[in-house]
Amino acid sequence: MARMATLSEIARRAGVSVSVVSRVLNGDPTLRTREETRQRVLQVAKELNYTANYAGRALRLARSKALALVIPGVSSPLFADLLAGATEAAEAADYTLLIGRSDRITAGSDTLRRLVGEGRVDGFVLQRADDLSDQALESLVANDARIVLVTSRAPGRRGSVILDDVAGAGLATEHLIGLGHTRIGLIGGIPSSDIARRREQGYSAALHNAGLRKRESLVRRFGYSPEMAAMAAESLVAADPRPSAVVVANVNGAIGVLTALRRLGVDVPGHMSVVAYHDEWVAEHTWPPLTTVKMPYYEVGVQAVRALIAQLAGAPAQDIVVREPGPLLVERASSAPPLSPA
Amino acid sequence: MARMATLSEIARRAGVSVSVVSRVLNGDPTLRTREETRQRVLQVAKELNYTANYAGRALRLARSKALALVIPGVSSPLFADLLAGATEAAEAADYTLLIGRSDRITAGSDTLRRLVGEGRVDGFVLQRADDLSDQALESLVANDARIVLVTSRAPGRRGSVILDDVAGAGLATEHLIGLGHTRIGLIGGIPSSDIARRREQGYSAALHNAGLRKRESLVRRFGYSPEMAAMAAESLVAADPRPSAVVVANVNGAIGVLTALRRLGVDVPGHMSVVAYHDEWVAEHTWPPLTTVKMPYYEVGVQAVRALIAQLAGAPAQDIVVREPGPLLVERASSAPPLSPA
DNA sequence: TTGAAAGCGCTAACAG
DNA sequence: CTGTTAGCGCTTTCAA
Repeated sequence: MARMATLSEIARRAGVSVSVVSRVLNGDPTLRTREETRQRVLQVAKELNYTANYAGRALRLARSKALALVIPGVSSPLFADLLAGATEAAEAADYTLLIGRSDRITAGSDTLRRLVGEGRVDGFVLQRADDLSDQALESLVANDARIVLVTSRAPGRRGSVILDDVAGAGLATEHLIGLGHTRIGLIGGIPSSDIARRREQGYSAALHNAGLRKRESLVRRFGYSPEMAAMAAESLVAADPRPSAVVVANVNGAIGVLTALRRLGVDVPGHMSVVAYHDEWVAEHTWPPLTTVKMPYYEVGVQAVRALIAQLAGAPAQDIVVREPGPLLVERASSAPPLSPA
Repeated sequence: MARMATLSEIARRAGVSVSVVSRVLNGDPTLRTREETRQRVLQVAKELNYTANYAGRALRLARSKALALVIPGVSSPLFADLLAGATEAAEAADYTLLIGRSDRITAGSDTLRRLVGEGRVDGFVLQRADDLSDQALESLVANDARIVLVTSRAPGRRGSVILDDVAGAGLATEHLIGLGHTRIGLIGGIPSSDIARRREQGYSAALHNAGLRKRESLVRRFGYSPEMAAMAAESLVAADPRPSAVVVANVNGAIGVLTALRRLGVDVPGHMSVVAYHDEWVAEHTWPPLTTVKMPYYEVGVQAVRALIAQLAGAPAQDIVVREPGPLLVERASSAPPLSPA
């Protein structure tokens, strides 16, 4: 692939000026040109395999037409849907989507500033790592309007697109209630996270609606990693009374829970039912296969990109909750009625 | 974050010309400047929080100082290491690394050409999807020097960085041989893939070295997805004689194999031992936990980026095999001596 | 030791 | 209907 053709090259070959070429190629509606000229330009452009040089355009327009999606642990299967949605929406709007990792983004780092400072991207969609505090986030993004947060709410006036965590965690809990469980535990995220708080809220509400009491002794808030969730599970097994079922606020955590319960000889679902928040392909292959609640991550990706583009165009920041499609219960073998009805 | 400062702004405030600023900021060694001036420029730049506008520089230099890493299924945990290595190496060389997906890249698509055609990236590291043929690849990248393939060899003269698949698959096989197995099956990739061929070669060589016969009846070549590998496992269980152990040429496939064997009531490792090529965190949480061979993916990422940068600088394309660190056997519970010694 | 100026490829305002 | 031109921010040659 040799050097790419430039506008002036096309202009020369087509016997017109660069401005005509530019306007034809960009479909400028105010341009009144002879159809014949237009065709000739198009023809030459195709022959030369023309692609607009991005730097020239970016420099001129002072925007790059690129967006960054920055997430912790890019490689989690959980993000596949989010990514797909964002890619789709970006392409539809003729933006290029870059992917970055937020796990190494800490308060001190200026990776984000630099990305937009250098003009590489016009704005970004950010999913913060669970342990990134509001303060740290604030100092990172300052008053930049060119950002929308996903899954987590932002402090201050700034765009965000989140899942309906209350409904999702509620559905998981209701499923267990429907099976006849009354002592239902929660293995949740760390308390400082707004995500964790909403999921717990959904859990609490479901219990309440069913006339069940929420017991603080059945709630653990260690975090979403398999290791932390495993610890939480061990601790719940030792609780008195011991729960007959547990909702784990994250799939990866639930996988750790399964491992811990097996090690302790607690039969799933016989002695303990497990339902996880979020669905991913491994859930199908754990033992036993995990019952999960699938959340509309794809849609979050789509909406986030759209919201960001809208913000770039001057629209005010919005806080969006994705409710369509709703949470979906994926029943597998890790949940069943309690052995001895409570 | 307001508009970023420009060179001329700094020049004005520091009372010098833009060219001095540019050269000071870029540490031009040929520049002989009064230390005082230098300091003043640096000072002002810091105050204004200067970041070089990337489009201006790219336009001038005709290179973007950005590289793309294009892989199928960005969200596979398998790629986490590769990604980390590539990121590291790119940062070290002062390049920005963009991440793209290759799953939607087919022969017809011109995503790659466009990426470099537009000047967004100077070159890319590509991991092709397993089913992308040499021909399709060829038509995609033509004779472009701005590309390095990873894990797979390239047709023609083009850079590549691959794992030592022969050694890795060999180690997995030797482990089983060491446990006393003699009827060892292989669940491999599709035959058209060079990766699959090398892994099979490692398997064959290990058998041979141990004085064991390779039986075609114990080899399946359906592909690496959990579903395909599960089918292969079912077929192997029906084989006569049935293998007492199996090497699965990919972790994700191995997870599918475990599921299939459980469904068939074949005890692992009692009736069948399973060893997987590649290690990833879920391997720790399957049932039983998977014995795996961990390959130096991180190093592949590092080397690929370095090779690409070298190629961009005019070095001839190289074909590299990463042998350091070597394949590492991670013993978990899915492998054990055969119940009845063969 | 420093400055002036050209030009990378593009768009858009303005002039024919 | 089409062409000329300025200028986005940067690097670099050449001149002072």
